[in-house]
Amino acid sequence: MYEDLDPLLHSQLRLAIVSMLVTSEKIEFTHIKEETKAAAGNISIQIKKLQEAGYIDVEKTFKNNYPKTLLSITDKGVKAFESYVNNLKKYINPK
Amino acid sequence: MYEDLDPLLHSQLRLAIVSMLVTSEKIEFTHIKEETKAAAGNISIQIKKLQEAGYIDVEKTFKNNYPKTLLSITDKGVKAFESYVNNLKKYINPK
DNA sequence: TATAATTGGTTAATATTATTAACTTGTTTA
DNA sequence: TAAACAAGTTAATAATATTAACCAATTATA
Repeated sequence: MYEDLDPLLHSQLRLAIVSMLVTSEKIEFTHIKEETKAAAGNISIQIKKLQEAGYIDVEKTFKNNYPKTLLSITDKGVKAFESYVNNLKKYINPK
Repeated sequence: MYEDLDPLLHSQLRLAIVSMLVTSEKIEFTHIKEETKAAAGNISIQIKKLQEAGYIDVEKTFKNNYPKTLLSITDKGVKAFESYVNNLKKYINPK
């Protein structure tokens, strides 16, 4: 009944990051910072975890001479997100 | 946009406990143990946290000479759950 | 009728996670 | 050229969750 919730996604900040990524091609690190209000260090670490899990791809480039980190979600990430949402629904639509 | 998720509810086990409670009058400790497969100690601690937050009431009685712990959700707990679910939806129905 | 096993938990210790604070590398501004 | 800023990273710390050991009482068992 209460399936386990993927701990990689059951984290407010990582869930927000993945949530943003599932509906857009690529997102910049700085954009995530603005949307989530989280500290850069925290974001950096959560991105690394998502990357290590193969849920997202990280691409480093430059924009106006400044480093720029672009994120995109992988197929594996999309599937993990969908599965997480399905499991979660049993918790939040109880009975 | 991405509202903070009440950390008291954003925990798999506590969420399962509250999820069970929102649809029933009272639930036994042992029932929660069976449904969630969690260890008794873990449940005990999470119950205490929910109780300290005023989200649930805990009633200790006896059944067949054995101790029995009955849980029920408070108004505050119901409201917290509803608010949590509303906030969470923005994460899991992205765009 | 001791004693071993079970019920129904609690608490202290530990492991895991998340968050922050300090640092780095390079860039622009004064 | 020194100070401030951009865009991060990493090491240290704080917060959480989980387990392992314990306790008190009850029931089964040899």
